[in-house]
Amino acid sequence: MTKPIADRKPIRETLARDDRFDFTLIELLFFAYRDFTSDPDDILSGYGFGRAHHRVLHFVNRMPGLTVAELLDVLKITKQSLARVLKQLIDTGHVTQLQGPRDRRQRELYPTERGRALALALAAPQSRRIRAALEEAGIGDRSAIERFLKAMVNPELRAQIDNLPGNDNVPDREDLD
Amino acid sequence: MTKPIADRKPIRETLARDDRFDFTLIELLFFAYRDFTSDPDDILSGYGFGRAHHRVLHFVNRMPGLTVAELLDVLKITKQSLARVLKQLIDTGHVTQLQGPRDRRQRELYPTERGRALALALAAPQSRRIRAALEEAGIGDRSAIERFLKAMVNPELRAQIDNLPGNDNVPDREDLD
DNA sequence: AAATTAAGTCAATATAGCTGACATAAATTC
DNA sequence: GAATTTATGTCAGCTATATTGACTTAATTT
Repeated sequence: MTKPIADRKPIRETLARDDRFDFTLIELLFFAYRDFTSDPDDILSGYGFGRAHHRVLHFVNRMPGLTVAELLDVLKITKQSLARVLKQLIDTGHVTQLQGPRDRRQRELYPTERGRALALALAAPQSRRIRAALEEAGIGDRSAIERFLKAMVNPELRAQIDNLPGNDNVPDREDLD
Repeated sequence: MTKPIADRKPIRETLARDDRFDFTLIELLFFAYRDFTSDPDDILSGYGFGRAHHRVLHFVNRMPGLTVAELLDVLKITKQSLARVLKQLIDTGHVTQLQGPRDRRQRELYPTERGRALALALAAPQSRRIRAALEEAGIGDRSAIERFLKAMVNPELRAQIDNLPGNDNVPDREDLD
């Protein structure tokens, strides 16, 4: 027996203004992120790559020599999900693997010349969009945007962000007091 | 013949600091959006729903009575992609369809009591996260965040955002001059 | 009456993720 | 030195979300 559906009466009222709900920022984050990712998506489709390739390529370029396990930890995906994408990037000569010097079980991941070039080509339109947005919005203090976005991240993951090159200059709020 | 791979030499240097590239904000947007969506994702999986259901449910609640075509235009997906998700939401009594009063070909979409409740349950943790982030980051002027995010959206889509209830109070920069 | 439009449906395909199981080699522990 | 653990890789199968293209039905517009 299928569960009977309680009540199909349509609600005609929009969501009431309510301090508990921030629909404005919820929607702005959705629209902003969608368009933000559309720039690289268009470039990637020309290579037969998708957003997953972009993320791998980005972090391999930002943290050259990181191991497979470290990459999985940053991306929060499974080994099997990474496998296909990483294999394609290696086969197309965008990423190279080197045996770990200390621990020979590890595979250190490095970008090649080609991988570096593609990573920059993908970052360029995103950076242009960000720069234009900061200007258009008349943002004087860009650190406010950085602090807000960082505070949106789960606290236990914020250390990871700090460890990326050039990012340890964005202290959390409590560090300021 | 497979194309020879130019050069597999590993690049060991991280990306140099460069004014043309804004890696900090690119990464913050990635991490912030990922965690921002993880809250509703956890709730949705209990219903057998995914992020696609969330988006439909959200906009049906924000714009009760919108037509299928209008919804497709907001989400920028195809009719076929919407079909499965919308059918599930209707079958589970979260959304109802009414024949359009003017044009009887149209189907106006409304949330039910149940659909309204779920939409609010999904918006709650996201709103809490946003509120906490604004506070932690010490954002005095939240309109700066709103202006930045809005300026990240493709210009031709910004009108859509303004048409959502309660959102026409975030003027673009040029409207201020 | 003919053409267009709104919505729905069928089929096939692609991408990106998942779980579970298992293999190999290297490092660590007993 | 043997046993265990760890890092990586791989196989098979599954799910969710999206795509394109083709077609139907009903209602509206020309």
